[in-house]
Amino acid sequence: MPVSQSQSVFEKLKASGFRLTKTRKDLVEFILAHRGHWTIQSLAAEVQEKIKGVGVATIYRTVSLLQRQNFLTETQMRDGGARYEVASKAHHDHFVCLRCQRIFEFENDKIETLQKEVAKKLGFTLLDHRMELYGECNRAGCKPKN
Amino acid sequence: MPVSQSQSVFEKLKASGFRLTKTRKDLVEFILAHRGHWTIQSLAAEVQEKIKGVGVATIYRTVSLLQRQNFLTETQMRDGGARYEVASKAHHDHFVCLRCQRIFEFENDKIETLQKEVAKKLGFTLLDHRMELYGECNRAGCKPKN
DNA sequence: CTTATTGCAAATGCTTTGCAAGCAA
DNA sequence: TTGCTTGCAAAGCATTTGCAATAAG
Repeated sequence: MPVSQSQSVFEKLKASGFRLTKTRKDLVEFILAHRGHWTIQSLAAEVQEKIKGVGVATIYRTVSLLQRQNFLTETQMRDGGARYEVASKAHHDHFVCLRCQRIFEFENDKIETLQKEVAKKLGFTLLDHRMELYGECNRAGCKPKN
Repeated sequence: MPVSQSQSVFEKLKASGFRLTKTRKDLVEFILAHRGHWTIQSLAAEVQEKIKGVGVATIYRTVSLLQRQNFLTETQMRDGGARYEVASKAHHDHFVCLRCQRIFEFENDKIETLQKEVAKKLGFTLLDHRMELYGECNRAGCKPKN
């Protein structure tokens, strides 16, 4: 997310009545520029390196705020840990590499259509869904982390 | 899972070198007879009502044991809590009712086929997957828990 | 001025671990 | 007898909360 977009987030937060403190601005900017699918803990470690004096509580509170305002999306992974990513307009699902732990995004309209069919057939009202594929990505640099 | 099957679990555990204490037998029997998709905590509450003197540590250890031996399946739900269910031969996915919180199972071969196609197209080796549909079940007795 | 926000530390809630006593084999 | 299992309490760990000080509007 380019810097210009964190400006728009600042404006929206301000419009919602939130104050733009220096800490909050720094944090929001850092978080929105943070690519990939990260855990709060990995984020916290990086933040506390780059921005001095920020308490963990504030990091948790800020992530929570951005999530409630729909600027961040939370996904509960199979290992029980939550991952966050900058919210995007386009819906997508995830492929998780069990070797290198990287997460890739994809989308497939046919599956979405079938999900609707399944729900309809069962009489359920479908509001949302989540799908993750697990396997090996076979990409360059795919090595176990540990 | 009928009582006869918990007998088979006892035998397999024994064959793997685990001791069959009274507590473990009681617990395994109770857990395998426990229908639905439960949390460890709800289980612990029920267990400690029915079986006197069982410590939580033992409950956690037993669930973990059954999971490692593939007698239980763990699923991380969207709310961050883990749910357990007796492992079944047949693969299935879950529909979670956002009103009554009940979890229903379903399976759809077409979706499975498409998942394989997606992975293949992306060059990934597909080993496993997880899919959850969220919505309203429209079933009798569908009422919010709180 | 008013009060949202922050950092710190304490508290929380769930899960795991250390340990001595108790049992299965 | 040997050492796996157990219950208890303590320890761990990630996250949340209380609070006084700070700073935005």
